[in-house]
Amino acid sequence: MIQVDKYLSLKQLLEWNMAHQLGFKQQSVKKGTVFLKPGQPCDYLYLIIKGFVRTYYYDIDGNEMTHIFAMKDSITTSPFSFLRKEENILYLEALEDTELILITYAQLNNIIAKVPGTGEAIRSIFMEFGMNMSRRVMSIHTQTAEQRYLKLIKDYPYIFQQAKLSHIASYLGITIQSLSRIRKHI
Amino acid sequence: MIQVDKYLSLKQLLEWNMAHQLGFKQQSVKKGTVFLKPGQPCDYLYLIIKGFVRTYYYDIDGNEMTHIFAMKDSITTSPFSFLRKEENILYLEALEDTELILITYAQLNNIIAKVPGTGEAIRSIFMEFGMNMSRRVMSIHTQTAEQRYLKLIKDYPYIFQQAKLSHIASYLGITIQSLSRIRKHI
DNA sequence: TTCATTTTTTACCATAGGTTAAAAAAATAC
DNA sequence: GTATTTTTTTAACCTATGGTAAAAAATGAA
Repeated sequence: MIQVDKYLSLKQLLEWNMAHQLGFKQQSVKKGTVFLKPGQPCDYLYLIIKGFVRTYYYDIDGNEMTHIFAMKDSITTSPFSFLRKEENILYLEALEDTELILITYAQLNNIIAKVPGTGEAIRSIFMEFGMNMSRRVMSIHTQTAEQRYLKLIKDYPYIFQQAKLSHIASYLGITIQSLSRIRKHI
Repeated sequence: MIQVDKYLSLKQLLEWNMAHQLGFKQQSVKKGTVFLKPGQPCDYLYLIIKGFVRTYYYDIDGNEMTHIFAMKDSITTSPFSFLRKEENILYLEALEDTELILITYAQLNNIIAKVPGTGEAIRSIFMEFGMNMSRRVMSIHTQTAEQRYLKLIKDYPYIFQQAKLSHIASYLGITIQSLSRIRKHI
């Protein structure tokens, strides 16, 4: 979960959007809607001003795997597609009614060029993403599924209000049956 | 493995260092030397101009866990410490005689301010880190240890010339016994 | 070379988590 | 409210990987 507000005031960002005519688009997405699919290039960095978004993909055996959860005041995107123009493999799905601000790569560079200090903030946001993923690799390698489950509840109880257990299981890298077993055991 | 040359010419970087008096330090590290330890803050982004570096840490049970390998023309650092000034928990160890260029956070910002275009290159390098880690989470969740082992040999045969099997096992998130079993099976 | 140390392999049993299948519970539609 | 569909739980069995211990192989020192 990459909290944008830590590095960049959302309010500020919207003001710059007006002042510098950066032209960010906005999008409302109903609960349950998949607003990005594999095949479609991901042209935007999505800023979630309201709602909750799940990123998932299908593995080689056809299992749906949850990769990332992102909530209000966070950003989300399909990094491989948005940043590297690689073929998009991710689904982005709103798990509740969601309001998004859409920022293109050009607009991102534009704001960095025009507004001093934003370059470092954007860099910070991307670094945060890397560090989150890095921590996740560490936790998979050093903790049991049960420990990771307990930490997820503790750190992000909100996820449990919105996501299905099948989403959480695949996020943790286990089956729903295993998750059910863990929950029973607690 | 974050190939710097993809985004930023190493030669260029050293020329700018001279031209703009950025004052990058250099360091030679003998094979087997740990040049950063937990407790010591990580003040540098390390640019590996020659050699091979392993990043590791100890888990709660005292197991040594390899987190990252980095080779010639790559960067490495302790991200939590270098970028966020959090307590450093990582060891950086040279697995062969290694030559490093040391870049402080201030120097990084300095070069971004002075040399047009470097801001985006640095951003790209950090993004690459996040995407590598993101791919790693996916591969852990969708592939068996054997598949990940085979992919590692295929993509980075060089690692197998320098690292011990215990390093590779903990990088893959398995025990040396399991790795041995997998190797026997192939 | 020989001895000592480190690394890797092997073997045996234990266990977390996967697989398949079915039942129970919850959510949604009619 | 009842019926239908989706989600979650339960259960029995299976498999990959972990833990412990010891042997074998490789490396390094004298």
